[in-house]
Amino acid sequence: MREIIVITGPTATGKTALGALLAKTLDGEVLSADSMQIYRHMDVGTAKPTAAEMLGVPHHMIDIAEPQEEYSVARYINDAAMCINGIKNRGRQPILVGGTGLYIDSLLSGRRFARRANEEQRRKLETRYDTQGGEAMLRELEKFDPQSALRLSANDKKRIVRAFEIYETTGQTITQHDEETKKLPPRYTATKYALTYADREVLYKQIERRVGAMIDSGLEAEVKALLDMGVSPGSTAMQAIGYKEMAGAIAGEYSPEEAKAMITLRTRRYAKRQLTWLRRDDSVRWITWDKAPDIQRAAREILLSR
RNA sequence: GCCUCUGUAGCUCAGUCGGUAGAGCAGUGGACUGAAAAUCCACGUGUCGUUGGUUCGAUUCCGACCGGAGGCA
Repeated sequence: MREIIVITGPTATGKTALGALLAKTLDGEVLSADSMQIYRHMDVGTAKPTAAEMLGVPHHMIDIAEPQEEYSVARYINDAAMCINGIKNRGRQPILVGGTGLYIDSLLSGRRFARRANEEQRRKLETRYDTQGGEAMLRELEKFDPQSALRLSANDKKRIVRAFEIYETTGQTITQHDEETKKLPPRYTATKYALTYADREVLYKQIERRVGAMIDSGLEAEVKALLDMGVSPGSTAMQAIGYKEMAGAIAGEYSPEEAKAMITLRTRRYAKRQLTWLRRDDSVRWITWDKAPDIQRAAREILLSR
């Protein structure tokens, strides 16, 4: 069995270019691990690789859902697993490239996700949270799943609702569910490489530059088009950084300059969260840039280390 | 040149009737099991512009100086 090469790291570190180059040299195919590049019609804001950037190698898991759809981790691991099968059957090297840590880890680990409740059931739980408040729901949660109740903050609506949802639909607590899935054997063996800059300031400079470039390449028009297509501001796709802020500017809630500042700020924080996610993973091999990404050098290093 | 205001955390500012100070934003660390580019948690020492003076004690009062804003000429 061929092991998977993973290229990850925070935004604006050169993952796309490195992934494509490696795939080209190793006769491989790229499998994207990006929760927003999944959606069609969202190109400039997600920094989706262009045809030129793909270097002629096949890229999967990009443009596979409409922005009106609600994509999710669970769907990702199913879809991605099928892709990997295909790549392996063709005798080629799978290269997983992207910054969505949850997607990568879930895919590799073999983790399964408890079924989701139907729309109505979930809405009921959300309403309950809004009316009763988090504290009351935590006290309720404590009765059947004290561990989760202890772990969660009363403000964490999403996770509290999900804890109830799992219990109501499966009869199992989320704690039990997590314990069980932790025991599952990994689905694939992989080597993870994470790209980053030695200096946080340099990362932030790159982010600033990238946001500017996105706006210059027509981010506003792209967001307008999505809105015209009927993509609701509340949809998952519209939660993407760059999109929600631009939508607010288009709605006249603030100026385009303010939107740009918000996008930069939120991207910085996102990159920080990505680093936090990766740091706790002892298995990642870090590739560090001093000033700008050196894709050739990184590719050489990776190839030599195999 | 004179007068008034002003100089406190990276930024905007509050405050101390004299006992060495605190908010917002920014930033940092962490969590993360079907929205994850999402969601949530935690973290505030800084020559209180510089320098003299008064005082047991000054960031706080007084003087000078330096920087900023405005006004009068």
